[in-house]
Amino acid sequence: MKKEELELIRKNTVDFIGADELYSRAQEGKPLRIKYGADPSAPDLHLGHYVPISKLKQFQDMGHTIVFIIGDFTASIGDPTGRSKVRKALSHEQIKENAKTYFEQVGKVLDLEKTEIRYNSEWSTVLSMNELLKMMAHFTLSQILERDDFTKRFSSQTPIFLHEFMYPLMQAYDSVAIKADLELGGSDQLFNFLLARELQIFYGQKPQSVLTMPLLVGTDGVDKMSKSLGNYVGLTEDSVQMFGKMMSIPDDLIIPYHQLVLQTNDSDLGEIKVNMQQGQNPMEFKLDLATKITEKFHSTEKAMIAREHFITVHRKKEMPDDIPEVSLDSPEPVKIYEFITDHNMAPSKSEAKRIIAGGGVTINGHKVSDPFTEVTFSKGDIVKVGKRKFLRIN
RNA sequence: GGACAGGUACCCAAGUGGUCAACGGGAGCAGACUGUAAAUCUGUUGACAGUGUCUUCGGAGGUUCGAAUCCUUCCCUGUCCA
Repeated sequence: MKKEELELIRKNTVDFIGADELYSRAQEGKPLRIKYGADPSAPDLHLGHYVPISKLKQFQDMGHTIVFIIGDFTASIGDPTGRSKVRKALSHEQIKENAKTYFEQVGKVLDLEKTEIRYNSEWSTVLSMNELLKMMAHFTLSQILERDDFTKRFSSQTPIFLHEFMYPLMQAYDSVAIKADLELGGSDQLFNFLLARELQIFYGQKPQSVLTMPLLVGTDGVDKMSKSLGNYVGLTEDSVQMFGKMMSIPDDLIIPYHQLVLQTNDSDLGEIKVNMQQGQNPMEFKLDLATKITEKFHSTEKAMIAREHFITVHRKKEMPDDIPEVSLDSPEPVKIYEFITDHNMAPSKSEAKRIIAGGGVTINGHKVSDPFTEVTFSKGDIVKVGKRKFLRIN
């Protein structure tokens, strides 16, 4: 490893503990073992996952070994990280299935041929009670409780179950089992990673170095990107959808997304900042960002189409070209609210009525505000529900 | 084992016999506006029915003309004592 490489690695990270040790260890010439733990409960990877995975890619390109750990054992416990509530445990079939989809997505970034994939049940299930107790004897309750999410839960008087205390320990033991030289992940994992260092020392290993990445804030601009909060942009998401979601981020997220997802270089980044400060419309930069991100995960063409679509529909408020079509069943008049629910443009009839009454439905551009209006559709009619749902009668 | 507090809609949280499909906030959805699906403001947010019916306040029973609210019992959580 060269000095420049170390600097490249350090870029856009939060913590890099044991950087010097890692550097000297790399000088021995053997590929480093880089640990990355994956939670198989969420097979939909999003841009937030992409941040650490792209860092892994850097290591892989330098010739180091990525050890990808599927936490099948720990998933059956439930990781309390960042959770205010207990996680549901998963069945084995679910985990298997999830892991499969997981790697289909990771494979787009990493070279899986060169990646070592391990399941932590391999060593965790055979761990004896004896051994476990020995490990437990090295940590105190307050050490574990120190962890931010436990502290929060504890002080807000929400339940913390005993098995949850074991989670950081099990995860730390993974590092021992695979003899990790470095562990990489989101900054919320720092505590677990540091615990692993102590455990490795206990087992007579050199402690792993720790590298944490910033957490990408989700499209709501408040919380970290997560599937359960619904503020995520999926890696495999449809290009139009992806583009649209990118446009919905608050303006001050433009820079972080550039840094973390596109890894835009400093001079370009500086230029964007300056231009925005000088009053250039952030919307232009967001369009650019959305285009580049869509391009990255799809293709240039698809990104351009998505961009056009967005501009026509949202900026010019015109019809998009590709409207879903439905054939006219009968020439009989139908009640508008029933029509909307029948064609899945509203989740329930009550909801359809609310949207109509609120002025959210138009037929050929004319607002229909009485839900009980009887409409006789003819070929070419266009029904619009809300901002994004269109239907053409054929 | 004992004492006490609590479990309400997607989340937080008010409500202690009728006026409760349930205050308020968040989130969602829609409208207006705009520079974008940003921000702000307004409306709306159980289901079905052309306006009344059904389901909902941890579960199951009960009292009552009537229950989220009272009683019994069970389940769950927190705090303190042991």
